[in-house]
Amino acid sequence: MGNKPKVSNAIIRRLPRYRRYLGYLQTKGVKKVSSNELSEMIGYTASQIRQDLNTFGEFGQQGYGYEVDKLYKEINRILGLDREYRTVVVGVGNLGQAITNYTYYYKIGFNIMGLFDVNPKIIGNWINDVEVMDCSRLEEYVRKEGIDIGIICVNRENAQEVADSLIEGGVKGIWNFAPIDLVVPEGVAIESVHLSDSLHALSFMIKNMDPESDRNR
Amino acid sequence: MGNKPKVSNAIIRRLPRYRRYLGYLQTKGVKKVSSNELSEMIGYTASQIRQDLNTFGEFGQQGYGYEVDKLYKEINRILGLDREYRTVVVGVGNLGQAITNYTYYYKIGFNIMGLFDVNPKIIGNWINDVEVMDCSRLEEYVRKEGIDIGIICVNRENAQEVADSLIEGGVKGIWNFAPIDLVVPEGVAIESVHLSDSLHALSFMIKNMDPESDRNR
DNA sequence: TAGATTGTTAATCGATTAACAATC
DNA sequence: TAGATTGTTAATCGATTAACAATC
Repeated sequence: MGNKPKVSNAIIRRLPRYRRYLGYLQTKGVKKVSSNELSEMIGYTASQIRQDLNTFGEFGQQGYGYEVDKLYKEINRILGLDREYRTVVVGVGNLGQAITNYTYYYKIGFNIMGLFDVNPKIIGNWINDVEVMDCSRLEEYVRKEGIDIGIICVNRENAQEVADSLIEGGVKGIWNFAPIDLVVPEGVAIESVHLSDSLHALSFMIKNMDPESDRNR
Repeated sequence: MGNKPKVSNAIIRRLPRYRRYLGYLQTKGVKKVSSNELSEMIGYTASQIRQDLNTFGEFGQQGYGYEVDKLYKEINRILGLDREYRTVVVGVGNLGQAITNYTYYYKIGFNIMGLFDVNPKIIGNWINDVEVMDCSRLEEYVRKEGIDIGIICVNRENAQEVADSLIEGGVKGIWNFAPIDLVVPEGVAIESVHLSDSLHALSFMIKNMDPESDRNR
């Protein structure tokens, strides 16, 4: 029961981008937008944009286009941003703190309930009204507090262990910043931000930049 | 002259991953690996791995496999990691500092030469032996110091302006953390890390997780 | 109504996988 | 030599684009 449409990864990656541009249009006070106008802004073909949106429903009006406010709301709903999430950050080093502040600053439903670390020097500290707790309490805390998402900012060596605790505690998803591909059971969503991979891809692109386009200088 | 093979983005994204696993094998002292063994570890098909590698050359030996050390070196070379890069970080807030420390810690050829900000309170500060300078000096500094890569950690509103200065100064690539799609001329490589997009994709995945796999509990 | 633009099907393109000959 | 595994071509699959009928 429940036929899975199974949305492709390519589409999943484009959805937040649609959201970003629609949010921008909204702040500009734009009321209506066509797939062609979106195409010009975002860079995807109008055809692809219509295909993507129609994966989830009929949000437009023939001969008119899409209402910006409505489409923005729909995409938020599709992305699951019409609710709040309870999160914890594990590993409160530079990156962990940056992510904590970042999430705090751009807060749109991802609430950091707890911070965890193994370093006794920072356990007990408070960051943005949240206390840093001992990692040994992680699983219990996640379970008791009904945490939805664990954010992993520990080093590679400890990342899988932390993930296991989070999963045991019952998180539904993990946002991973450790440079390792975590193993998670079915039913747990995993999204990794591999910063060094990203930097290495940039390095590749620099090296393989078309030298032709470089000519005028 | 110079027929462009034009490596697909899909391959570019896999290369750093190959590197990561080969590095891991190397630390384990493994000398030899086959495409099948790699497949099991990384999760790509053996066929794809061989295809990918053969885009750049013949690195293996029939009937034997690949020498780990050699392949690791080759991939480093392909990625352009056989040289050093001079970088600057613009925007020394939480994220900028985290990236600075991160890059400093995992230093493998990406040297941060200068830090820039507009906030008078932190201009003049030193982080990891690098001084925070005024953004007004950015373009001049980039040109004089021959900076290769600019790392943008400012907010969305100022990101394009910073990018323009970096490009005017002559950077070859930009690593962008601002939540905006920067416009850059041909010949300048751009790699963006859209943290909120990543988080939103995670949210989507959590929402659309196969409920079947959830059944046993 | 005529013009515009969506929703959707069909065609194309590119990326992945399978197969196997080459060869170590 | 026989067995193994690459390099590479051919087949398949999936994603993107084009086209157009539906309809506002």
